Amino acid sequence: MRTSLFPLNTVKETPSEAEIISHQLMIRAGLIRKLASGLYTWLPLGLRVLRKVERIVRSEMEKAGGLEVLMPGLQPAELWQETGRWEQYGAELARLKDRHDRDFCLGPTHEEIITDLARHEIKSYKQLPITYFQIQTKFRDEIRPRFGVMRSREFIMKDAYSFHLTEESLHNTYEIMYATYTAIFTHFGLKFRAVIADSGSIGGAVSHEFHVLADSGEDAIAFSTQSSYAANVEKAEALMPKQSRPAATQTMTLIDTPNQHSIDEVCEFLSISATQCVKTLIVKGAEEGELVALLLRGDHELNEIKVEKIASIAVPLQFASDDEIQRACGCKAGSIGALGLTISIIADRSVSVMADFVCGANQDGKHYQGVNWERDLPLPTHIADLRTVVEGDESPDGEGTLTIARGIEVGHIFQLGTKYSEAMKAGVINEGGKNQIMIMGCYGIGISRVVAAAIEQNHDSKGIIWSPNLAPFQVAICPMNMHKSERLREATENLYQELLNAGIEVLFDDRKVRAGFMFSDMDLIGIPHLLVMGDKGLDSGTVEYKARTANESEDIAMTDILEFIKAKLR
RNA sequence: CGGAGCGUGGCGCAGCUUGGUAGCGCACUUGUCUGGGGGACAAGGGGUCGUAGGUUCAAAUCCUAUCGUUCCGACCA
Repeated sequence: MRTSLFPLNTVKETPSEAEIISHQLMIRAGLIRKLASGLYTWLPLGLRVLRKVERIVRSEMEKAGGLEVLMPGLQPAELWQETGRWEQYGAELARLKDRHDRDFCLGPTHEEIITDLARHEIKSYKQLPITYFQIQTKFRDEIRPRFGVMRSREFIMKDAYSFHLTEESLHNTYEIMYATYTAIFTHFGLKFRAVIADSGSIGGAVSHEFHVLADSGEDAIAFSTQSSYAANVEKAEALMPKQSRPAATQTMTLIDTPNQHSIDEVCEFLSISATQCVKTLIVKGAEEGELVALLLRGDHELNEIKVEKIASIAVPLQFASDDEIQRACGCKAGSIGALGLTISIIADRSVSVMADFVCGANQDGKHYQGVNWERDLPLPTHIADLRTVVEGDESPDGEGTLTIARGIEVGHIFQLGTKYSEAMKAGVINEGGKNQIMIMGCYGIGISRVVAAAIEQNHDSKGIIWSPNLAPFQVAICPMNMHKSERLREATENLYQELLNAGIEVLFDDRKVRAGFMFSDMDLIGIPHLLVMGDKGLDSGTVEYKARTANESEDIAMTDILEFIKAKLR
């Protein structure tokens, strides 16, 4: 392709609306343009990348035995009413009426549609298992679309659905999909992690999320340094510390801590570390009017998801008001402590092994120092995992310690069970001649989000750095002042044709622009390999080669250039 | 849904407080020079100032409404 026929639409200025790097670069590099909030047009360059993502996904899904279908984006309300999601889904489901006043929605996902298809098309257990997939536009009326195509209202997704007679069959396909996803993300050339999405409530639905690792990712992921364990930070279990509680060495003393409320302030004031403090949070209990005290180590963070799973705590989690704290503890929020509380107490596991700690005294402006369990107050009977894991915690599977990285969720695989097939009566005739409800799995990949995530993970100050399999073009040819040298034009045209004939995706910059302008454009749009042609090179029979990620270029003999590039692309 | 900000050539913005000739940078067109990391100079084209009302001799500027958009929060996972 020639730039004279393929406008690059790059821009120098960073658009003010783009908050994250990938969004900025996608606009600057001319991949997308915004039409309205959460709606984007893919320009030719961006579409090439999008298609590459699709191609890899499609090819691997087919290898895994998936059958491609294409379902409508516009969906009748009746199917959604059958599963109850017409009511449940909320405003995110874009609803509309047709000219006959019938209800429809723009599909945010296709469980209902595929289940309807399956109940009509699959009659016998002999046709199972079967996996359908499609690559198609989804619509979710996000309250607040942001970050460009990262969270847009309209986006492209690969969604797949499998149907089974038995749980074993579902597990088998789930394993195949896990392997397929691993292959897909490996082909993308991205650093990724499969993350346990539901922390193994036994017998419950198994689910994995696939995250592309990037510092700017929205989700924090905890993964083991030694095993394949990986989980969303909020869901990773914080184990009971292995080391037992040290013996008490200090006597308990009441000390004045005027106007020291937060853990940071108290630590600063007393010159101690936050790990020596116990913070006490008062939340509402499940019973009306009841309060519960939660004890955490000063440097740890309360994990709302975990706390809400405790039966005696109100859902959703609510903190006590200042008045309620005053009544229950006799002090303001900054001075609460475990000593002498009459309300029930739940201690985090790590709190239970603390000794000589500092906590509030339930008197304004006072704390206790040198507090010890069982000597100064009884160890709470209710000890639970209340906190979010931190870097260095033991891995929940017992192997290694946890490292924390940030990730962007780009895929999920999920064992659905019979939620939809039951509601929609999607059954087959089994071996015994009886009707049996099918078991389902579903598997999604955010195609458009992958493009943004790839940029988020791989870029530098000059622009995008595409991995080889996602790059819109493999090679860029930039001739220097071609308009002034007929022999250079000839040589460049010849090289261009040679590369094209070899099946290489090459972008020939035949614009009459200055060298720096070309280089900046090619760096911005992230072409992996750059060939620079000039009269000087012609004299010495060489072409300059520079990788996108390299700082220096090298001269390659003109006669070797095709083989050289082919080797680079292998 | 609550709060806040912003709508001025294609893009990014100034002008608005204190009403009186529509401005800048980038991009675009033409020419000359330049020619290896987003060049210089010159000339040029392009704007009913989001929309609708109102106040005024006069509104981009003040007032009201409305639409769009962005950010924060809530909601949703």
